[in-house]
Amino acid sequence: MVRAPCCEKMGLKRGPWTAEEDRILINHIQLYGHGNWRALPKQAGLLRCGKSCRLRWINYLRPDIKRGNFSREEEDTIIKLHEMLGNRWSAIAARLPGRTDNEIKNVWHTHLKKRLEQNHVAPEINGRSVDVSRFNREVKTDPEIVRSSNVVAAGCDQSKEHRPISPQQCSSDVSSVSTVDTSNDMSTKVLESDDFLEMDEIFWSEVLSADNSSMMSDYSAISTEPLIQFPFSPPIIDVEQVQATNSSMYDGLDFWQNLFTRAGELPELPEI
DNA sequence: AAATATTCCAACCGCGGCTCT
DNA sequence: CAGAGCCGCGGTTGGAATATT
Repeated sequence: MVRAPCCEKMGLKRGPWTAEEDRILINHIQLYGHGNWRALPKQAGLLRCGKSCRLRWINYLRPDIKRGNFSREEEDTIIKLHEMLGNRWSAIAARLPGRTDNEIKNVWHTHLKKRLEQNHVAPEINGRSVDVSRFNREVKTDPEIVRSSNVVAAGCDQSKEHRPISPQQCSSDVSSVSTVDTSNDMSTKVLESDDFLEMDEIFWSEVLSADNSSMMSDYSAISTEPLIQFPFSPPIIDVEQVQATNSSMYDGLDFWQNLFTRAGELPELPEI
């Protein structure tokens, strides 16, 4: 079989997405769903290949994506699952609601693999162990955390000037090192590590369906499978806001609740 | 302050598998 | 049943941001 190239190089755009492209994609999927990725760009009027649209939606624009840094619990879950599943990132992502396989893959390669390789002794904040690299990047730059935490970590020089932090760091929660109790936060719920070895696929499917149902009840207006369907007129998406990943509004439910409670007029879209 | 190195992550690529005809 | 087309996955990369010298 002769495989057609994923993207015809001629005329199709590559590289970073613009706010306008995001807006078009979001509006199109809100209205028509994403039944056929290959046909979607043409229908939506995007000069992108279907694959690129799918990736952008799944990894960035999807409403149920959880933004921000991974919590310590999530990282531990990834490590455990990786022991069990290997590089099956999508399978691992399925166990971590709101996280994408790409994101998990990235965090594995950038943090977790190194952590395991080094097998270093982690410093502690308020009795919780903290990854050194993340500690240096995040905690040391946050005056509030440094001030409010009982820092016992080696290498934390509080006298050092706080560095400006990146937009990503600005947008990130610091749950892996914060002193805030997140035990009641459903969005950060992960399973106890001791349970993992005994779990089979049936177990997981049951657990996940329960998790997903609770999670999706928060997004009661949104049904993601098999097509995105909205029982109301979707508002215009403020893509500038969506793209402003350094805005705390974008982190999780609050952003989308705010977004979908706004009234708006839909832009004209090409006929399908 | 400038140059260089390192980190991080969004996006791309190619393959395998599934579904449809 | 076989071929064609599409989707999803995992590996890889480019370049911006940040850290170090």
